[in-house]
Parts: sequence; structure tokens; C-alpha cells
Amino acid sequence: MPNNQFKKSELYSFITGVASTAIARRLQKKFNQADLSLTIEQWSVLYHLWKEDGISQQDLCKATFRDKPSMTRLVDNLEKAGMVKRIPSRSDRRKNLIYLTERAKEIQDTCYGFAEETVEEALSGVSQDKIEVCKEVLKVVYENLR
Amino acid sequence: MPNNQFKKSELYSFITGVASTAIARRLQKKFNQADLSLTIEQWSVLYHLWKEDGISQQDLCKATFRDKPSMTRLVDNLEKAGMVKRIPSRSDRRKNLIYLTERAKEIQDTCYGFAEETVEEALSGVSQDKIEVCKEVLKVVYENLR
DNA sequence: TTTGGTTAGTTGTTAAAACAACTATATGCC
DNA sequence: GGCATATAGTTGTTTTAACAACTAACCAAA
Repeated sequence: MPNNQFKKSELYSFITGVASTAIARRLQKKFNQADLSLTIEQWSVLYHLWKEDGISQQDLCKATFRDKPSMTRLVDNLEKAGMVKRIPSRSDRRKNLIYLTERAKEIQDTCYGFAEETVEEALSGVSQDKIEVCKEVLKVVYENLR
Repeated sequence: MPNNQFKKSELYSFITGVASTAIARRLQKKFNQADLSLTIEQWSVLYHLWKEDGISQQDLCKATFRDKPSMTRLVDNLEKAGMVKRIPSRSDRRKNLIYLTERAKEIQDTCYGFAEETVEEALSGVSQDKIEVCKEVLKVVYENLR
């Protein structure tokens, strides 16, 4: 058996996502401490809407790598929290277009700052070169399995 | 602002764990297709028990990076599925020691093969050097945030 | 040996994930 | 136009995640 094989089999943490779980928990704590009642999942939806809103739930599914029922419920909860509004599309009556509320726009910078802070903490002591390699590998993994 | 900072802030996929989610889903599919009614979370518990069983739920919490209530329920379900048994510790009556059943021992090699296969598929085209860098970075992240 | 703090595990609750099954609308082909 | 198929979104169900609050048992110090 080539050495290659053996090493790959030890990638338990890759499968279980221990690192991303740790980062997500840290970010969640920052949200809680700032009394932003926002889950990481909700944040991940807002993250894309801050770049561009007025997109469909289906677009958000692709962006966040989640299925349609999950998105329905995430948007439900974001709507209850007063962060987004569903506006029926006029060109395609099957679609909801999701728009940010003023409240959601207000918290954008705060949330962005917390995310930045969290990633800084997580990657402290890691060289930029290595970070680039990781980003690259994570992207390949995503492409390989899509 | 140093270039360094800007790049880190773009690590959305690090926080959301898109890659590990993709890997976990792929592995879950293999389990389902083989009629192994086993969730990834249950598998992650068995993964450690296959190395050493007769350990406490608390030990499993540390190993799998989950909290105590989550482990109670995972062990509940593994017990229902006939994969493990709780045996009260004689030296410390607070503790349950978790033992594998014969059934769990039987499926070890099959599960291990599926995990190996999945990681192979995920990392196809990625050099061993880069994989090593990733493992290293993920470990540092975990240490930084623990 | 009693008291106070710690550790192991369980229960309750809310949000989310994944899958199947469903409705409604759109689209492409005859 | 009418029908088959695809797409957008919702609902139902089961399992998990995370947190708080709880019980039971252990341990150490007065």
C-alpha cells in the first residue's frame, strides 16, 4: 500500500469538519454576546444577500450549499426576525425574491467584523501561504464532490 | 490594511464548512446505498470506539468534539440500533462505559473502506504535500479555538 | 463527616439538516 | 392549444446541535 493511501485514511477531521465547527461556534458566541440573535446558518444566508439581494430562494440554495426545504425554513426564521422580506417575483410567479430589511443592512458591518475577527483568531500563527493552499484544497474538494 | 487581512475575511467556506459538509454527505450516501443505517454522527462515535471501546461518554465527547447532551442522544440511538451497550462503571458509578456489539465490529472494515473511498474521491488531484498542509492548518485552527 | 465544588450523565427546548412527498407555475414539444 | 416535464417553493418527519437546567456521584478540605 502506498504511503499516500494510508495518510488519506486518517483524515477523520476532514470528514467531521472539526475545524469549521470550532470556527462556527466561536462566531456564534460573538453574535450571542453582542445580542445579535442570529444563527450561523442565518448569517450564511445574509452573507450572500449583503453582496446582492432580490435573488430567489433557489439562488440562495446554490450559494449556501443547502437544499430547498432548509432554505424555506431559514428564510421563514429570517423573516420572523425582521431581517428579510419575501417579495413574489413578477416575471415568474413561482419565485420569491428575498430582500434585506433596514435592520439587516444595519448589522452588516458588525457581523462582517465578527467574522473577520473569528477567522483571525482561528488562523493565528498560520502563514498566508498555507492559508492559500487550504483555500485551494477546500475548493478542489468541493468541485470533486459536487 | 495589509493584504493579509483582506484575504482572511474571504474565508466564508472555512466558517461554513462547505467542504466537510460535501464529504460527509458523500459518505452518508455510501452508507445508505450499502443499507448501513448509520448516520455520519453515529459513525464518528464508532470511529473512536473501534480504536478503543469501554470508554466513557465523556471521553467520546472529547474525541468527537461534541457536548454531553449530544453524546447522550447519539449513544441512545446507537444502542437502539444495536451497535453499542452502556455498561455502568464499577469504579465510578457516575460513568457509563460504552462497549461495541458484535454487529458494530462486523461493519468496521466496510465503514473504514467507505471513508477511505470518500476521502480519495474528495482529494483526487490534490498533491500529498498540499494535503499535509491542510491537515496541519486544520489542527492549528482546532488548537487556537479550543 | 459534613460541606462545597467538580464531574458524568440526562432532560427540555429551539433551530437546523436531510429526505420524501406535495402544490403551483413555467416551458418546450406535438 | 394541450400535454409532459422541469423548476420553485412548502410541508411533514426524523435526527442532530447547542444551550440551560437538572440529578447523582465523587472528591477534597475544614
